[in-house]
Amino acid sequence: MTGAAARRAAKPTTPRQRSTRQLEAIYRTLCESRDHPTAEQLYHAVRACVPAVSRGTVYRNLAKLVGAGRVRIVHVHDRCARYDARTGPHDHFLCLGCTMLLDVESTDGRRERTRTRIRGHRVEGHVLTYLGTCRPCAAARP
Amino acid sequence: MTGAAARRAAKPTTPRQRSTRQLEAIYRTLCESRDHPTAEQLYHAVRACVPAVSRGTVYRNLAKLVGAGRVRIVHVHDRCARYDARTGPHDHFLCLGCTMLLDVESTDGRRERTRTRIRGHRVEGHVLTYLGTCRPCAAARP
DNA sequence: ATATATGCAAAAGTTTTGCATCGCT
DNA sequence: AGCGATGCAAAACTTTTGCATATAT
Repeated sequence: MTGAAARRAAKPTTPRQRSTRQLEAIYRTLCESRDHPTAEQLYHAVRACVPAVSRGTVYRNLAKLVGAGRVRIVHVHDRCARYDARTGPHDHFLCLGCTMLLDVESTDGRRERTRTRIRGHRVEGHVLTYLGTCRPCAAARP
Repeated sequence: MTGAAARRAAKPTTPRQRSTRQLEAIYRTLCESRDHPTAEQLYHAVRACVPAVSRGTVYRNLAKLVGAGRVRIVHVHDRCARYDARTGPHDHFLCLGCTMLLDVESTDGRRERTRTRIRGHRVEGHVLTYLGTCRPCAAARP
């Protein structure tokens, strides 16, 4: 088989994803942020680098990044989704006062061996979020 | 102190909550449902008993019930909140294929003694949701 | 009697989408 | 060149809110 034939045969049905300025700016901005921004916050932050970016593009690219496993969504007791570029296994702490969201290491080694089956349904993962009051909020309202 | 004076002094700042046909219908409907309905689903279900009920009333009463601890919200990888009238401690299983949501007993006794402090922030509770594929969805897409 | 709850409809906020154009590959 | 991505704006959805009226206590 020639090199050209191999190349042709190798990627026949590959739905290729393009790398664009916008996609990389969104991903980079998310990587650099510590506070699990919402799509709206990310939209504003990205405008610093790519002033003409649109909300639609931010949402579309976030969906792509999530689909590719490069980004994960954190759903909290809030109206909007928040994003996290740390894809390794970890949990979260959410302050119910100010919605601050913190990454938390899974301290319990047991957490690793999560159940693989629940009443016959296949378990593929889990999300664990601690809820509470952060120090500043506790100080403000004792 | 007279009886009347005592009564007046006894509940000076009590913000009393009234029991209405709508509130009870919403709560009863939620108690009877096994599938963690959304506000919209509840709205339609309640209309069977109280045909003139409005969405606003459903949302307002759900908020009251949550505030009173009679109902809890489950936030999943979905756009809308889902409600649960089982307030005892338990976890959930969410099917990523069809969004079916299942109550799951907390099997691990250790889960009870949840951490009380994370990096100085007070922890008051936690939510744990298993993610996976339910049997029907797994059968449909192997 | 009066404060609270309701119904209606409009508003607010988040996310999705249609379409013409742009820009990777 | 061709297909995927973008920007814009409108639409779709979920949830909240203002106000006049109804209702529980």
